[in-house]
Amino acid sequence: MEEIMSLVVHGCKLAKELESNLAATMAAGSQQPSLMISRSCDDIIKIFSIVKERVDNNGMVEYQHHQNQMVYSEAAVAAAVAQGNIDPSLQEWLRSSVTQAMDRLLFHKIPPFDTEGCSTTTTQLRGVTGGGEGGDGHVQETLMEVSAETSAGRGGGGGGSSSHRHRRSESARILRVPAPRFGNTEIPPDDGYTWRKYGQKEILNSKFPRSYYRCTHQKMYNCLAKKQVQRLDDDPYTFEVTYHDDHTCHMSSTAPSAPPSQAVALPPVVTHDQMTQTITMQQPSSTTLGRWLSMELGTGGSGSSGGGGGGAGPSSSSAVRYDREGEHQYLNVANMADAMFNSGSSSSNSMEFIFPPVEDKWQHEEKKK
DNA sequence: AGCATTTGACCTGG
DNA sequence: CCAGGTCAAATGCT
Repeated sequence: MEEIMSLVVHGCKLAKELESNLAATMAAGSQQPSLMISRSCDDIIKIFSIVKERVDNNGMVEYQHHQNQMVYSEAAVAAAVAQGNIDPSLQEWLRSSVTQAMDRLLFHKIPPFDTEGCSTTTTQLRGVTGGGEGGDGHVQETLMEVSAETSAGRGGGGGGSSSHRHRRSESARILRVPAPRFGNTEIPPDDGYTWRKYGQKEILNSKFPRSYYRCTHQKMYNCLAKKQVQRLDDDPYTFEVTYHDDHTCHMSSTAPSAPPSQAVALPPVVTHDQMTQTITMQQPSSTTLGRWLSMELGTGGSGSSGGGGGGAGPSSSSAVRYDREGEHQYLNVANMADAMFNSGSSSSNSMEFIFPPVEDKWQHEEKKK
C-alpha cells in the first residue's frame, strides 16, 4: 500500500514536472512537444500502469466502485499527505488539479437551468467531498450555487431593475467555475450550451467587465436562458457565472443547443458507473489534453492558428468557439492521471486520450465549421 | 447572406 | 443621477 502511494506521488511529481516543462517549452516558443515531453509521458504512463496493476490486485477496486474517480485521486493524495511523504508544493498542485477536474466534471453534470438538479448536486458534492478522507471544502469554494439574491456576495454589484430584470432574483443561479490557467484565459467556461453575447459592461468596483449572453436559439426556440459571466476581482482565475431563466431550446428534438446527456438532471445518487459514463460520453468530443496542448503550443492562441479561422471581431471569444475549445482547457494533468488510472490495460488507449491523433483535431476543427 | 461580436446608446429602478 | 441590463447599428468572418 505504501509502495503504491509512493508510486502515485512519484507519478504525480513527474506530471508536475511535465506541466512545468510545458510552460517552459511555450515560453521558449517551441512549436511542438519535444522528445523530452514524449519521454516524460512514457514514464508517467509506466508508473501509473504499475500502480493500476497493483491497485487492481489489492482490493482498492472496491473503493473505486463506490466513490467517483476524483475522490479516488483525492483520497490518494490525502493518504500520501497524511503519511507526510509529499512536499507542500506538490500537495497544493495535486489539490488544485483534483479540484479543478472535479469542478469540471460536476459542472458538466449540472444542468445550470435546473435549480433542483443543481442544488441536489451541490448537496451531493458536499457529501462526496466530505466522504473522501481529504475532503476539505475546496469544491464548495470553487463551485458554488447561490440561489436568489445576487448582490450579497458581489463586490459592488447588485442592481437589478426593470420588469424583466426582476426575474433575476427569482431564478438566478450562480456558479463559480475555474478559468483556464494557461492559454486563452479570457475564454469563459463552457457549460454545454451555445450562447450569443449581447452585451458587456464595466461594473462598478470590479476590475473586470461583465459579459451578457443569451441562448443562441432564443429566437428559433423562444429560449429565454441568459447568463452573465464575470471574473472575480480577488481571483481572476475564477468566473462567476449567473444563469437566468431556463433553457427551453433543448426540449425540441431539433434543437442543437445541448446534448441530452448534459441536459438531464442528475439522479439523487451518483454512482461510480454514472460518473464513468459521463466521462466516457465526453471523451469522443473531448480531445482533452491534446487540445489543451495544442492551445498551449499552438502559434496564435485559440482560434485563428492554421485552419481554425477566427471568431467575429478583433478580440473575439466566439461563443461557439469556446464552446468547443475552451471546454477542455481545465482538464489538466490530474485528468491525465485519472485517464491512466482508468485506462484499461492498453496503454495506447490512454495515450489517445492524452495525445489524440492529430487528424482528430483537424476533423474537430472541420466539424466546428 | 447569414451569423456572431463589439460597443455606444438607451431604459429603468433606486 | 447613477449603475446595471439590454438594444441595435456597425463591423467582421465564413
